[in-house]
Amino acid sequence: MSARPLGRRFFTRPTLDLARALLGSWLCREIDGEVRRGRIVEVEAYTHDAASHCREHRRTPRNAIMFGRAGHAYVYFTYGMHHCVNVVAERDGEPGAVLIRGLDAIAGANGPGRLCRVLAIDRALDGIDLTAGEGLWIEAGRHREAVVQTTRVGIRQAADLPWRFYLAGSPGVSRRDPAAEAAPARRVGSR
DNA sequence: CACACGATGCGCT
DNA sequence: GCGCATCGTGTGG
Repeated sequence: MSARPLGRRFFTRPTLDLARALLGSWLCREIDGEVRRGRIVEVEAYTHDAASHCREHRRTPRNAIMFGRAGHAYVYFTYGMHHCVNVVAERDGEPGAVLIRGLDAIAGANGPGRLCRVLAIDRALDGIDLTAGEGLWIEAGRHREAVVQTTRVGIRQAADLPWRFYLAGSPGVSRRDPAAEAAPARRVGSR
């Protein structure tokens, strides 16, 4: 069982593919020499769709990291009090990132804001290279659970796109969708 | 410079 | 289910 950070090749792929691939892997955070590992059980994909910070390919100082190389962290601040952490996907120049929404194996890490609070993730980590193993990284992991595919949470635009994925039965999932759990996950194009 | 509004979470009804 | 805290960011004047 490798305990090394996943490398660039893992992250450099279409956003929806990376979203699925991240399920079951481990989000790792080192604070004062102590490493905490949360199993990723819920994610959402954002590219240049209407709900994304990169809608219409619009590039701003805040979202620039989403246009950069895959395998970096995009951390943003919202509602005046919450941080959310994303993993950048796609080839350099193409915007895309996966929002981490829930972790197993760490108490209170269900929900994107809550997991950032529990792991002390804030904008100081925005833009860091997740392949470098410096404070925040991701390790490989597998899962046997069924993958549930459904719509994203808390958005108004493009609310119909089924770009949220989670592992059935995981306690770290922030919000379940019983209807989606009754159907097998579909395959959806990445652009 | 002013202003509207969130990829949320929590407490109360 | 609903209201609201609280402020960085984007947009328009």
